[in-house]
Amino acid sequence: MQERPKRGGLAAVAKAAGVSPATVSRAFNLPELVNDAVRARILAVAAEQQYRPDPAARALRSRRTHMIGVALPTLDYSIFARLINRFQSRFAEEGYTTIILTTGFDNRNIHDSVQLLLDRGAEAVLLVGAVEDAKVNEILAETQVPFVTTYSFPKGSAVPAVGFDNGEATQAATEHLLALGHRHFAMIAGLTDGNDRQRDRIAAYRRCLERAGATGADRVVCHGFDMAAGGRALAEIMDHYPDTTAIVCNTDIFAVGAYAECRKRGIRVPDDLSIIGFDDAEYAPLLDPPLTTIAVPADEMGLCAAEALLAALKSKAPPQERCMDTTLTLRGSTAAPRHKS
Amino acid sequence: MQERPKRGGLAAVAKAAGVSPATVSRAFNLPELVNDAVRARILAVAAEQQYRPDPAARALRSRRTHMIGVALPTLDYSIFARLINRFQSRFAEEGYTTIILTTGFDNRNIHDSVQLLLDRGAEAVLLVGAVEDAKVNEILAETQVPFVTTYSFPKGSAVPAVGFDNGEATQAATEHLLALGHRHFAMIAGLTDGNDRQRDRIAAYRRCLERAGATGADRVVCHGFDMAAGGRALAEIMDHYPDTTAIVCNTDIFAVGAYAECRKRGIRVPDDLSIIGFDDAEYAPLLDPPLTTIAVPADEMGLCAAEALLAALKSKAPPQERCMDTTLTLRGSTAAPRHKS
DNA sequence: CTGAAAGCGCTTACAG
DNA sequence: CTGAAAGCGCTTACAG
Repeated sequence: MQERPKRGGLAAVAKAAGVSPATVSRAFNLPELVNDAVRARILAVAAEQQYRPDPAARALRSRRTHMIGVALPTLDYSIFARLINRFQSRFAEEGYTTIILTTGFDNRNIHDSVQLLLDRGAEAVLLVGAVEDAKVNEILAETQVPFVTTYSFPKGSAVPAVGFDNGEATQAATEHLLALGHRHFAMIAGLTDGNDRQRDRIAAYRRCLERAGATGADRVVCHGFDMAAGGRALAEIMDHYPDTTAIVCNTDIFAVGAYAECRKRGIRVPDDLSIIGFDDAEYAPLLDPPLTTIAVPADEMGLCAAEALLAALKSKAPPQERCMDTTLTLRGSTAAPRHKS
Repeated sequence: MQERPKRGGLAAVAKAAGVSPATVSRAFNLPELVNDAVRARILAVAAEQQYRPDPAARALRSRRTHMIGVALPTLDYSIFARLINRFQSRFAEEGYTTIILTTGFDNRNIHDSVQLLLDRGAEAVLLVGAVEDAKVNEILAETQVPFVTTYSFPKGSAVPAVGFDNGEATQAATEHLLALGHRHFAMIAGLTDGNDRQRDRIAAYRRCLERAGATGADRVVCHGFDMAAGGRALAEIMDHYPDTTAIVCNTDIFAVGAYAECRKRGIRVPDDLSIIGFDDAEYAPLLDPPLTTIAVPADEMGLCAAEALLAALKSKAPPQERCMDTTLTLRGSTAAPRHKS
């Protein structure tokens, strides 16, 4: 007959090991307080019984849930998936479980999501972009839970950031095109409502063009957040501003749609039109032509955001901010304009 | 002075409403047992105090965590992200929180992930593909927790499936190419270790070719699971089997890499080489040429898997299986071969 | 329809 | 280094 170890709670382990429940608890949570031999015996019994501490009981008594909350725009952007992967695995190493909520791109209405994360017991929270929901700022002021935001680096925000300067990134892209000789620009952007990344990129784009006296500061087009939106935006741009020779896309996702629309219209990239992306998605170097884009340190941000929150959890101090660099990655989709105007 | 509502537990609500804690609990969880007027009063007080039930206490006492576990190969495949999005939002409607773990594509070693989900209190679990980990099957036999697997439809599995027949899907793709007149095939596949989807697709591909007397049953190449792997696989295929005119990719992700490698080599799609994908990713119709692929009902599977688990949770019966259809979606990347051999 | 009482499975002062 | 006791915040028989 197969001797299957019987499962039981901490009390069962205590009894079998001939110690008190308190000692079993300590053997796991405060091992340095327990005699080595006793501890070894407890661990052996626990393993034999396949003892699993009940997270609910542990959380109730210790007031620590070991849960981390994340509110993301979407999991459908692989750049966020990568970031979260790193973030989550770092926390997993420390015994934390991550719960993820998707909220869309508008940060003016993330209150319910944040509240839900907190209601579920999140001990720390990761957000994306500047918080623009007054109700969330109220929560922030009242709670001890450390928050970090990523993917942007808002000045003077209530939420510490582990991100990068979106304006600087777009500036590098726009100046690259300017340096190539482009004078007629357009931008394919996402919605700016409750989205500081988009606003920062648009503002930087406009600033560069105005400083250079180039055309296109007002040619900022948005048709949504997916690939098809990029195609529709390209269509609108070429219909309204056929003199455009350079397009700044606020994500590589838009660039994919834009490429397809160019093909449909017989527009050659980069001969007729230079296109630049954002994020350096996996497919960026594989497009035809390979996409010039801005490489964003997604893995590093995920890891670093986790470290910042972990440290805050230990020290009870606010999380440490960190501003990372992006890299303008030149590939084949940008070139000097053929016809100077 | 701003009158801020003071937070408190259930006991505080009970006192303020002049009822017992039990009645407050019932007002939320068993409303039909509480007098309407009393209940209204309790709800008003609770709202004023911003009462939030403690999930740990609730879980400990009721033995219900309201957590659902998911173990996925990766979040980086947008098809899984979509599936999980739907799955999660359906459960959220019912007050459940979803916790997601990524495990890679090899199902022979998911035991630790599944155990972790269970240890965290998952009341139901979603998996991808056939379970090939004996230790997981042991867990399955011992636990009452309902499991569902998705994305494949294994026969006689211990885990009920809400998925589709991968062999049938690949058969449709291969027969399409055969009907166009192709005789020399290759397949770009993922690793088959612990991955029934890959094995089913490869088997179907081979069966079709053998039945038709076409070449390529042994030309199944794998270089990993990302886009670059698709490119390397294409290179290997064309280096070793230059007569190949048709390639079946086991994900659109491989097709992106294959397209890029074709361009590099001056191979024209579909004139020189027909390529067919799997999954119908967002970019499939936007590639050049648009990718013929197999559309998979990701949203529907996510929703349906959630429903199956929800029903199982209520009825205590095993989850209901469901086999869905895929759709061979013809676009521009497949055509008759130029040179019959 | 409501309340008093017990208890879910742990952790943590407190005492030794 | 260890144990006895209390208690985290709820829910749930049980009794009325």
